[in-house]
Amino acid sequence: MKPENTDSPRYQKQKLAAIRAAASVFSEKGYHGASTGDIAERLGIKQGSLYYYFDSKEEALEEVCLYGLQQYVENMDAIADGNDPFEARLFAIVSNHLGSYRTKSEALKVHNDERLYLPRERRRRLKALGSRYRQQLEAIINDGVAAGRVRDTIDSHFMAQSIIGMCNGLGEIIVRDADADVFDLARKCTDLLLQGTGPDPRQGD
Amino acid sequence: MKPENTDSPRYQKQKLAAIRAAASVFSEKGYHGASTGDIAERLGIKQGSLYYYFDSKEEALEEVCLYGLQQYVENMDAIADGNDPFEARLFAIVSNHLGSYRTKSEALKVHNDERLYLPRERRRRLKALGSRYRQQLEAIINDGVAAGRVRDTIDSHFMAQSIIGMCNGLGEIIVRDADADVFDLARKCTDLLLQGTGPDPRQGD
DNA sequence: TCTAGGTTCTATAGATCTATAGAATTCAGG
DNA sequence: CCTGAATTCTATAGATCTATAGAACCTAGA
Repeated sequence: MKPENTDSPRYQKQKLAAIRAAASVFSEKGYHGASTGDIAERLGIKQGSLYYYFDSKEEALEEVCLYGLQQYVENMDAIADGNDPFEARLFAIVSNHLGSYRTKSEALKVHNDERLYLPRERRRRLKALGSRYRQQLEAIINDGVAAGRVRDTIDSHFMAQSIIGMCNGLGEIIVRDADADVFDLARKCTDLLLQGTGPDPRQGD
Repeated sequence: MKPENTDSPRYQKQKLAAIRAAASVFSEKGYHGASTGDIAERLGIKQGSLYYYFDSKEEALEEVCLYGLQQYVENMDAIADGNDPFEARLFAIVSNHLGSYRTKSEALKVHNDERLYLPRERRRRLKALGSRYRQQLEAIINDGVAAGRVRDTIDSHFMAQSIIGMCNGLGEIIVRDADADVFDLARKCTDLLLQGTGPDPRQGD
């Protein structure tokens, strides 16, 4: 039977648990490799009962991706709205990205790796969130150029993709190694992006 | 029927075609999302006939991953064995990585995204190749530090992961946009890694 | 042309897996 | 404790998908 009143606290709570269970299973086995039975088992209910919370396996994937992306994008909104100098914003961006890998690693990984298996229509909302994120990132880079904090030979599209890729790569360290220090990684990453590998030009630091 | 003489040129040729077809289908639909029927269809034979070339779907995945990694790792061997200065080696590493996305994008993408679905035993050879790659990359970074070309505050493990992540991120541009200039991207990427985003410290460049 | 071996095809057993329907159970409010 | 509604369970239809067996077809060399 389908639920009538999806607003009840009990339903909401169990639905959130279902999304988390799906995130966990999808991140482990991949969307196609995971079965609805796996998800139900992790949640502690039977396979058929899962359809009380999702209309289809596909919808479950969509909700997991949205769940993973939401906070991540909202944090970027806050960073973009703020007035911090470029360097501080970059650190905040990297921290947000890496921090999300710690707190919501599974759902975010699912978004990164599995969202392409969603049909066009279901991907629309995700795409909107993703584009918003990317545009704000590029705008921040362009602001940095305008303020003279970033070389004007830097292409913001290329740069945005580089930052995202680097953070995703470092995300693997965070996911693999539970002891990895996210703050320290974010600092190193920001330093590398700002100064590169070259020896510090300020002699005798 | 299983083949008796796998050395004949005809068999070898069709087997290579089978690996390429599998790479193409796996990269598009993912390992679990792709069926052996899909692979056979792309190759122009019937589903059952595919088992003349692979013992199992799993073996097909293993061969695709190996196919994607081989050249990539061999090129790194050559770079590590050479005597070029750090900056030139870094450019070569990035070029090799990004170039592989153009020439063998499908098999390399499959290795990146799907190899974890292989059981332990089958992953061994892949792991060996991957570790070799990573160790050589870290050694090159450490050489750079020793030669004074790289700040000694740079952690080579962190740095290696950053480079790989960044290249994988840029790989998406290359795969998505057939017109993207790999050489130009490699140059920008190397510049960013070497100098960072900061304004050129050499005034009036 | 004939033949033997190499390659592909057809057909299918057996094991999934998704989604649905209706029964059974649990829970909250009176 | 009773009752109606919310939640979960059982059972299953129908659609996959992998891997195998043996027949059919093709090709190269004598």
